[in-house]
Amino acid sequence: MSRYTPGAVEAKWQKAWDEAALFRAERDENRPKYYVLEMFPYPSGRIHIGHTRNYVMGDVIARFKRAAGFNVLHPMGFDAFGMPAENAAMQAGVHPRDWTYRNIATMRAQMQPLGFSIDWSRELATCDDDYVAQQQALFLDFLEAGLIDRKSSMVNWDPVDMTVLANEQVIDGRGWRSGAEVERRELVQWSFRISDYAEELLAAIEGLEHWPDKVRLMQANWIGKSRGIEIPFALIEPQQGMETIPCYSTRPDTLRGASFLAISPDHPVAKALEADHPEIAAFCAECRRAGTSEEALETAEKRGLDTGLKVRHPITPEEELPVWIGNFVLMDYGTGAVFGCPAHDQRDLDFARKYDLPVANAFYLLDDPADVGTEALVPPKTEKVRYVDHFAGVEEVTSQEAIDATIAWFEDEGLGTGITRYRLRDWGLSRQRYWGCPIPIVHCQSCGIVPEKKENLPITLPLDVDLSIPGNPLDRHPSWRQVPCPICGEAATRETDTMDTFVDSSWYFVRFTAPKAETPTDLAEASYWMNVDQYIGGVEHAILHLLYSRFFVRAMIKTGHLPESAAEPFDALFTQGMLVHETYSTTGANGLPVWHAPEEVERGEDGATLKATGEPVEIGPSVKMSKSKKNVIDPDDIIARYGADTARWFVMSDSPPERDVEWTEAGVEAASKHLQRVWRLTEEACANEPEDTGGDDATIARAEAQAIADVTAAIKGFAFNKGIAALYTLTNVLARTPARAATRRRVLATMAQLMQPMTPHLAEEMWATLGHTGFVTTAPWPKADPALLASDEIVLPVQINGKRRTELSVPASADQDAVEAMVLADATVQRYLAGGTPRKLIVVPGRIVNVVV
RNA sequence: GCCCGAGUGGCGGAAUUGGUAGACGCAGGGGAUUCAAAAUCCCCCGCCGCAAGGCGUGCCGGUUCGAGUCCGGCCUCGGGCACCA
Repeated sequence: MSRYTPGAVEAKWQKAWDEAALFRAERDENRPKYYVLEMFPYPSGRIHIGHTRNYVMGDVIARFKRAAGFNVLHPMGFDAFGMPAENAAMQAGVHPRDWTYRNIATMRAQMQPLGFSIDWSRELATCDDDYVAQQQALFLDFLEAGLIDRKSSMVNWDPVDMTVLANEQVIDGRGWRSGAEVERRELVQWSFRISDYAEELLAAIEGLEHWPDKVRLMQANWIGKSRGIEIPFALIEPQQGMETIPCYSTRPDTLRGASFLAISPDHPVAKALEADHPEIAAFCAECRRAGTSEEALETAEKRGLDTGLKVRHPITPEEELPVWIGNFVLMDYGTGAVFGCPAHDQRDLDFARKYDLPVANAFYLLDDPADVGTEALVPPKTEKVRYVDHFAGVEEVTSQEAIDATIAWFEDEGLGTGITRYRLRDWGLSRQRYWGCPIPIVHCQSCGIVPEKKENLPITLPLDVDLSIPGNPLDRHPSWRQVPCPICGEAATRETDTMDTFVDSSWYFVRFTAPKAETPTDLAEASYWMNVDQYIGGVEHAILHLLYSRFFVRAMIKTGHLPESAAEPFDALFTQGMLVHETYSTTGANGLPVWHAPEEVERGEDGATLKATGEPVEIGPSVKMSKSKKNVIDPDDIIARYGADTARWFVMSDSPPERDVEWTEAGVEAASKHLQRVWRLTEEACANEPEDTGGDDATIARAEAQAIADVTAAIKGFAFNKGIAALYTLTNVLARTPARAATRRRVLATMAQLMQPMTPHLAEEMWATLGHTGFVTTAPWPKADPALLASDEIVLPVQINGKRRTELSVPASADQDAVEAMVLADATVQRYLAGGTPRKLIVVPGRIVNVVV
């Protein structure tokens, strides 16, 4: 009997799968397709074991669906443009292109020993010339279709990365990658008109039934639909030809209490006043400087300055309201002007108190209008309250009803317009970076902004660039910019901005359906393979990547690159948890922690020391594996020591996949031992050929049927931990129950099939050893015999007054009366009844009995 | 501040959605095998109690024959959003 040696076995089967091209996906209209995809990685260097959990999940699904008869597409690629390549170039003097392709080679080499059932023939990197060409073609088509704008706008400027960021990429006032405080700048840049699709993107969320509610909610909140009204407030002295200041409000029911107007420092009226009023100019400049910085957000101090202007209240024109500039008013939401209603809005009240502005009387809730103190009376949403309004007298209504009535009234009177607004902004795509997809545009003195000709694509990046100084090297390249105008042929210059890397990842899943096509998509292939049936990735992409992709497929439909049926790219989404590991640190000379990798540390029961010096080590909390904290486990080491199947088995066991899982040496050991045990059982069953001693075949057959049912349900339900538990149970039954060798071999073959998605190499080896030909990978998924799942005898727990006191074995066929009779005859029940009769006897068939005494 | 989640043994987690709480695994304890060890196999393992029994799913209350699961009110942790008018 031999110990199972994963190294040799795994290599053997990988070679065999490869030679049989098992994972090559070909369009076949006669077979149902299944497209499973994990979010592709950024080639940052090496993969760690945390990444692999993601791919193992996808692979389990892919292998299960393949066995279930689907034509499976399971591709892999690399999200290859981006900042780290430029940083590496700056620090190590490597060219971003070389650095990226080298990392891709490393990571591909790390993934291959894991036995993923990936169609590597479809591999792509977003920095490939071909991908760049197709993406630029898409850009030109989107531009022609009016899906892209070039406009001057206030942008989020990352002073460290020296580039523009989309709103989605600013987190807590800081750049999502650099962590630097974001400044606001006005720049001309290209943007996708994603806001045109706000309503559609919002409405379609409802149909995403197989997405996590959490992600759907986050997207809905991000799109941020609100219904309100735009009301012009007449200026008593018109400014710069402006006779009114329009205000947007979602709470027009509070308009009656308006007592001032606040405008943004960026509002045209404010800007006009800056010229003649130095104090206004100074105030506005200060507000702009604070921008979206963290300090401004945290202190949240409402500051303002009186402009001296006045407007008329739209309902009571004899009332004059002062116009203030407020640092809390955003120019890019609504109209950049709001009316302040201190009586019914806390922020407005705080502002009014601070600057001694009038506070109009409350108009509802109070029998007599009265002065408001320091607490604003915020109208409750759902409850009906007394409203005293200007058009219908006193009414008991909810605030929503009051809002709707007010909007209707204003529209009837011609005093305002009901408006639906969205928080979602257009997606600015220009980045002042080198390592990205060039925007295929030429700037010509006489023809203006000219799209490149498609036959000139791809516009590739120059390789001779200097990245040692900050800024965009394309701007200072001696010759790259110089091109003839595509229209007039005169000397012109290229656009030097490149595209946001989120553009690259917004359609790669489509490109996988026809990675070699000479156009961005092949409609026949896309129609067959799209949509992605199961998408798997981190919840950190809940907004950015997933929202952009949803927009992108719509734009691709509009430009004829996708069929109408592909309007939602991802039918089902699963957001997986992270692999975490505890952190080890000692204190360095400068007082800062020095991190140590797990392999440098000797971990005892309640402490840890450095292997090299014996120095005690501080054990930190388990966090996501990261290079900076050195708490990473390299899959290469694990594969070398235990084999790929052990790693795959471990990352799928114990924790539900949506939750984080702790990497522990003990857990890996346990996984390895289990796989060895299964192998041992296989060899024993094959060795016991001649004698046929008999045994409890029925018990084993029932356990087999149960395992088929449980594992199938678990994989379908993304509960891999439960599927693995079911396989442990089957193994235990098999190991402890005597049975004929033939039976054992049959059950072990079933077990190989059930284990195949998780541990494909061991499964193949078992399958072959048990005498089967062909691959277990392609063997049809087993079906449980329903007759074996139902047993003749049922064990029924018996409760007395809701507490379990005994149990009763009853025939499955026993009817209600028979069960009741057996219960009453039971000794334990009789003891509790003490000769009396039960007050109530509840029999839930097949479940439980409760006797109420 | 607003909007979502989640709290179950020493640990990771099960519990067919209102029906035997703790499956399965880890850790721990005991035993077998062995000259010894490794490996393997068997048994025990929520808490209190010698036992009978009692108590147990973050806390308080409710509905129900029956609540980890449903309802009301809290507490703690995690995530998302936020001068959004």
